[in-house]
Amino acid sequence: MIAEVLIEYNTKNIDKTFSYLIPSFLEKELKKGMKVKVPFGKKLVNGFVVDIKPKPTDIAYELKEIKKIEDKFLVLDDEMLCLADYLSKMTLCSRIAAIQTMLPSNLKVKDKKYNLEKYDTYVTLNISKDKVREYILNNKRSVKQKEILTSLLKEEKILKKDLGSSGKSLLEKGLIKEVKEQKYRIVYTGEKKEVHTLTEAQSKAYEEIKKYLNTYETILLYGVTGSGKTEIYMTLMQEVIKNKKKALLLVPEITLTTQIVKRFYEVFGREVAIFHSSLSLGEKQDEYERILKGEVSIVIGTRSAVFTPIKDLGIIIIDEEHSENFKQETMPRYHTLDMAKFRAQYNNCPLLLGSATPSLETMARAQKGVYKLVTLDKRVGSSLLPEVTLVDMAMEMRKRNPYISSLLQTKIYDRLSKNEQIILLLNRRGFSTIVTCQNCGYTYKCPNCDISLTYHKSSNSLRCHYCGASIIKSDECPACHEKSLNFLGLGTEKLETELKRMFPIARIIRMDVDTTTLKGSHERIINDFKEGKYDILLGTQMISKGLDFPKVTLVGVINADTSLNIPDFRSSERTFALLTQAAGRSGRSSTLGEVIIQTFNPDNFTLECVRKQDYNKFYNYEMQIRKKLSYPPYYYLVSIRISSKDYDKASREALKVKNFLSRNLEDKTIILGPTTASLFRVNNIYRFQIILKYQYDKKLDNTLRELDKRYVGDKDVYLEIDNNPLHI
DNA sequence: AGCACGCCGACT
DNA sequence: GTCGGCGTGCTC
Repeated sequence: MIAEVLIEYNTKNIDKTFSYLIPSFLEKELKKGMKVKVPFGKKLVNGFVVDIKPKPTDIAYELKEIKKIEDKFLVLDDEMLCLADYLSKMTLCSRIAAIQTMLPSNLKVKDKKYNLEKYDTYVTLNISKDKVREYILNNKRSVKQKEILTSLLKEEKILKKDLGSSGKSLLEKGLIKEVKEQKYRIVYTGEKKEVHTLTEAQSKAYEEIKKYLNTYETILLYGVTGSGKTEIYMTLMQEVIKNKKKALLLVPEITLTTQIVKRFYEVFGREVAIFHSSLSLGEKQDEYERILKGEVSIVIGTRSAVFTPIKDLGIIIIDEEHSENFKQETMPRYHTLDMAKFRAQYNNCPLLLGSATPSLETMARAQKGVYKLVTLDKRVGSSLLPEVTLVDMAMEMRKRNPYISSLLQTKIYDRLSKNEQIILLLNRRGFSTIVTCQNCGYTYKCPNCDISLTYHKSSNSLRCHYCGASIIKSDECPACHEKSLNFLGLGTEKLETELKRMFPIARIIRMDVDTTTLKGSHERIINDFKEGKYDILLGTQMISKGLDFPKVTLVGVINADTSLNIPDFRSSERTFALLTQAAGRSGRSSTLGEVIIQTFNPDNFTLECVRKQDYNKFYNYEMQIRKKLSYPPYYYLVSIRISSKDYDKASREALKVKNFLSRNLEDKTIILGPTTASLFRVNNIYRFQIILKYQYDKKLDNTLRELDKRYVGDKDVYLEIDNNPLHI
């Protein structure tokens, strides 16, 4: 038999297997999916065995032998190997790169040789219990030693470090011996609690989903904020575990979900493993190993957890399905949803997507019947959806209230006096520079594409990243003719100072990138706020997600326009989701919550939908726009980026790529560009972009693969393909 | 990725 | 005449 091995070098021109002989001393041990060391050229390299098969008779060259097995416990099962193939196909990365992204960093194929397993040393008796009793009776001195032996008669093992010097002499005498036991870093020892009894609405939803256990089906659980989706997840998991199967829960960002993780620990205890990128190497190793050994029934984690080798899946759940964190934005640009679908299909189990603001793609599929739709339209208990008010900031500007409108001011005073809490959301500006009129709120939009134009300083012009249209920026606003065109932007820091000035008695805490760099600072801020150490929580996007603060009765959105104006066809969708989620933080207990949204565009349709808390209305409207402009979910997108240090070269190659595509794709596929990419020059590398819009194109896969191959090994021009990009 | 082989320019 | 530039191609 021979082994087919993928070599650790991640280059596409070596993206194939190499055959190796299996030496007799490894014949029994070697399994498909193991990491091995093999001679390759002049060097010894690592690789993964992806197949073991009989030796073909017609090999023209001498085969070399596998040197050794690198990790005895690490075996990628069939599902994982298939998933790797699927990942490489979807994202056009090499197969070894796919395997690499699936593994936690310490198990990756590189030659890092540190041992991350942690051990505790215990001591146990080395002689029979009778002999120990005899020894204790006969020995008059060494009280401490006798104590140790007595407790060992009862306890079986004791931590060595608790013993001191008496332990040492007992060891020397051979009465006790050392035993090493692996120790896991993350061990939950808190008390156990039950799942809350489901409300009528929840159990109805639960029963509906339960029908699909043991089938491959994608189900959208569309439940308003505060409708208690987590409890449904837990009940489903209990059912799955009862059937001897396992569950995978994927969440957008675990640091913000500590409350949820805690709930799962309370209910499922050590059955739970958590997995996300900010675990330390050792913690990751431990959790991965527990999963691999089948010691856990539930894995909770961020997108990378979709690759954890949990076996016998009975359900996969993606919570906050609309979150863009589920798409990886670095080189294998995979979407967690695709990977989860693959695994659900492989395990013949349901994939449950939960959200209060599903992505249009997901809702469209649910509407079409491709996904099953389960709805929860009431909040748990007596709490109602909050009341939302829009405030016209153009009016406030005239009243010289540039940051906090008089209405919001009044409401804040009111809450402070009642000792209730307030969350203020400051939408950070997008990465692009948008020009807005400070007087009337006008923003330049592209006449062709209906998205905001981006300012380019070098040419003093405003450009559209989609079609390339360009307008010279004037000094005065085209709408109100005031000379008050300005770049948008108000920082959290500035706002904090302002708030302190306005409400000197209020205790304010700020949560943004600057205040959360330290590990655990997220959690600290959230806990402090929850415990009532502060009155006002001021922050960016990160405060909007899944947090549960019962005492918050007012949410203020300082400037809703920033995210609305980002030049991207999804900006309305994002804004709707963000504001709805933020609004959902208000009034989670019995007191009715309120939400104040400040905007320069009070007539904006998206904001109007947020005000009414009407997802369906937003969905229907936005779908029309998507249809008219041929965007997802009506069309799929592919973004192709061509970049080079040499402007002319990049531009020339981009054109070549376009021509190649139009020759090799079906006519009905729309090819846009090349245009300059939204971040046109980064580190002096010029980037051009081509967008494909297609519904179905059977030539697409091959053409893209062919195109990708053409630029393999080109040192001057880089080509990057993003299937279903988030931003274009 | 790494390394060897190979074919043309400037040097003791 | 030789040393060395990095273009090309192969690695089981």
